[in-house]
This record gives sequence, structure tokens and C-alpha cells, in this order.
Amino acid sequence: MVPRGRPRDTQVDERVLRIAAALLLERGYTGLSIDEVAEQAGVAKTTLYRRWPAKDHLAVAVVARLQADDEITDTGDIRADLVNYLEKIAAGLNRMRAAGHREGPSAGTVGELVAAAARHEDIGRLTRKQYAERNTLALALIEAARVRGELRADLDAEPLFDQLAGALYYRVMITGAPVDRAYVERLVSSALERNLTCP
Amino acid sequence: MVPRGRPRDTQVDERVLRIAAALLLERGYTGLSIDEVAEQAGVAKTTLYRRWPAKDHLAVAVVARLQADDEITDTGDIRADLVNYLEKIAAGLNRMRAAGHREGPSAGTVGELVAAAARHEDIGRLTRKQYAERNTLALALIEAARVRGELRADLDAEPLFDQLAGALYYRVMITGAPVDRAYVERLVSSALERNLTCP
DNA sequence: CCATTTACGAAACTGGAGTTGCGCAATTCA
DNA sequence: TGAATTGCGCAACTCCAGTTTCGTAAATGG
Repeated sequence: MVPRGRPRDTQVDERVLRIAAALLLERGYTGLSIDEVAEQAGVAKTTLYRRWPAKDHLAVAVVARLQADDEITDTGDIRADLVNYLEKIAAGLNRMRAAGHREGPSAGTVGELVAAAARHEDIGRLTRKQYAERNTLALALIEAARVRGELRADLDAEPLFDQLAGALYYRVMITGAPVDRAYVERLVSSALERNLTCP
Repeated sequence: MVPRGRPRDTQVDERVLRIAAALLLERGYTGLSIDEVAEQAGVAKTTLYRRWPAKDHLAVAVVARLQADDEITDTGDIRADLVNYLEKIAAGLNRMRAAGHREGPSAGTVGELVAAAARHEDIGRLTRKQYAERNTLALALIEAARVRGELRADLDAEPLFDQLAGALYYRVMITGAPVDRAYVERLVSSALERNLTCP
């Protein structure tokens, strides 16, 4: 069925998301101003609010788009695959800067996004679903490694991935400690090497 | 040295913190309104702002007070000690409810607190210091267990505690999965039992 | 062509955090 | 006692995210 009234300007979505992403990454969550996005995109605020009912929705849409290319791959080497995937998550976390702290931690923006998901039930459902999918894929990766004998037969996969992903978020948001490649490898070693089957 | 002018009403701090804690736990971060706290405490807003320069500072002070009695103890049984301590952390995380979601996750408030710490450099310094202390104590606990032979000699303690604490925060904030006693025990088992020295 | 439907833009409005100015109260020091 | 200092309450103010209203534009269907 063909939609009735005046069609939406399809260029607006793309342009707004691009501008919003730039603002979010450069200046953090509070630096993402609806007025400024509207002005830079050359549209009225109402046009933005028709597409995203609140600033929170726009911000989440921006982040979802940035995360879209975080792929998980199974090469048969569980250690390398985990390091690779956790690196992508870490890179995503490190990309966001807090407003006025270009060198600083991305903690603020990540925290704001968590808060946004809690403020709006629809965002919460959406993001939880996305993270559930990610979780399912990661658990399948671990499970496959367990089945083919790379990991202990009685391994409990769920808390294992919670620990890996959680350690990254914990450092970024809570302790402010760096999350670089060296740490990711150390983390995977700590969590995994002693889970490997013994020769 | 004796302070000069009119002394502060010491009852105000106590009363405000109690009221603010009730509001924060019941209605979440956004439900914590400065105007409402001032009204319920029977003081003017300026009196609050003289003590806490922003709502963020007040909220952080409330949480710090709630966490003050999270003690870490070393009984010589590393597994029990970790379960015990992580239970306290989990209880603190579970106490906070998001505004309008009494049954819901505490994710929102925790996220707001993270964001608050990022917004103000002074809060960030303070909370990072507090978490660094907590981290030091936990690492000492693990280290002691390692030295006395409960844990593997070549254990890397830092990522281990990141994993344990991180898994709790990750579930509360990101996936929304429950964090109850059963999970904490499962988590410690997953992270620790295979770190124990072999007989 | 004309009624209907939906999109758009401009501007005014709302609500809450945070700020400021001012008069008064309480305390110290000379 | 009196000047200086600091706390308090009241009220008006700024600022900005978000909302609402209304007039206009672009499309469809009869």
C-alpha cells in the first residue's frame, strides 16, 4: 500500500545521523544538542522529533549504526576470535569522548546511553534485544570451541562472556583504567587459558 | 582554628542526605529533584547548593554513604570471601531503581552516576579514588590467597577482579540480566575454581 | 479539481537545573 | 559594642531540552 500524505525527505535521516554522530563522538552526550543538529542539518527541530521522539532515541540510533559493523567470526581459534571481537567492543567504547574531555574517558557517554535506555522503555527493549543477540553469538562461539574440544567439557559459557565483556565496560566506566590491545590479550589469557583443555 | 562567621546548621546535611537517598532509591536519578529535596528538608535551594555545587554531587554523596558499609573480609577461604564481597556490590546495584520502574532495573541510576562522574572532574577524581581503594583491597585479598597457596602461583590478579566486578555491572547496566546470589556463586565458580591450585 | 493526509518550518511555550542579588541571622574578633 | 564574616531564605532570573500550535507544502484518491 502506498503511503498517503506528503512523503518524508529521505535525505534528512542520513544527514542528521551523520551530523549527530560527529557531535556525539567529538563532544559527548551533553554536547549533542538537538538545536545544533537541526541547524547544521538545515531542518527544523520538529522534523527531528518526528523521526526520533527524544534526544535519547537519536543518540541510541547513532550508536547502533556505529556498532553495526562489529562482526563476530569463528576461525577455529577461540583465543584469537575472542581477542578480535573484544577488540572491536573496546574500540567502540574508546571512540566516544566525554564532553570537554577530548583526551578523557568515554565513560560519560556510555553512562548516558545506559541511562537513556532506562528512561525509555522502548529504547530499553531495543538495546537489550541487540545485546541479547550479541550474547547469543558469543555464546555460540564459545560453545562451538567447547564442543570441538578447545575448551573444557563442563565449561559454563554465560558467566565467561559476562566476565570478558564486563571487564571492558567496568574499566571504561568505573575505574577509568585503560582498555587497549595489551589489556584485552591479558584479559583473555586470564579468563581463558586455564579453561583450555589440558594436553 | 575556629571558623569565622555563622556556623552551618549541621542537622541540614544529615536530613538532606536522608531525604535525597529516599528519593534516589525510590524514583531514580531523574526523580531526585533539587526543589523537592529542599522543600522536604525545609531549607532553601541555596543552602543545598552551598554544600553540593550540583545535583550530581549530592547524588554521588548519597551513593558513597550507602556504599560506606561494604566491607571486605579475609577469612582464609577465597571463594567464600569473594562471594560475600560481590554479594554486597550486587546488593548495592540492585537497590537503585530507575524512575517509574519500581520492579525494573537499576541500570539507569548507575548509568547516570557514571555520567555524573564524567561531567565533573572533581567527582571523577573522587570516585576513581574510591574504586581504586576498593580495587587495592580486593587485589590484596586475591594476592594473599595466592601466596598461601589457595590460588595458582602465576595468577594475574588484576584482570581477575575486573572480570568479577565487571560481570555484575555488565549484567545490571547492559544486558539487564538478573544478578542474584545464585549468579554470583556461578560467576565466582566460573572465574575461580579453575584458578584454584590442583591437589 | 478538491478533499484528505502527512511533512515541514517558525515561533511560542513548559519545566527543571542552576545562578544571582538582597536582606537578615549568627558568630568571631578587636 | 561594633565591624567583619559566613549561613540562610526568598524570589527573580538564565538556559536548554523538549513540546505544542499553526500556517504552509507535497503527495494521494475520488
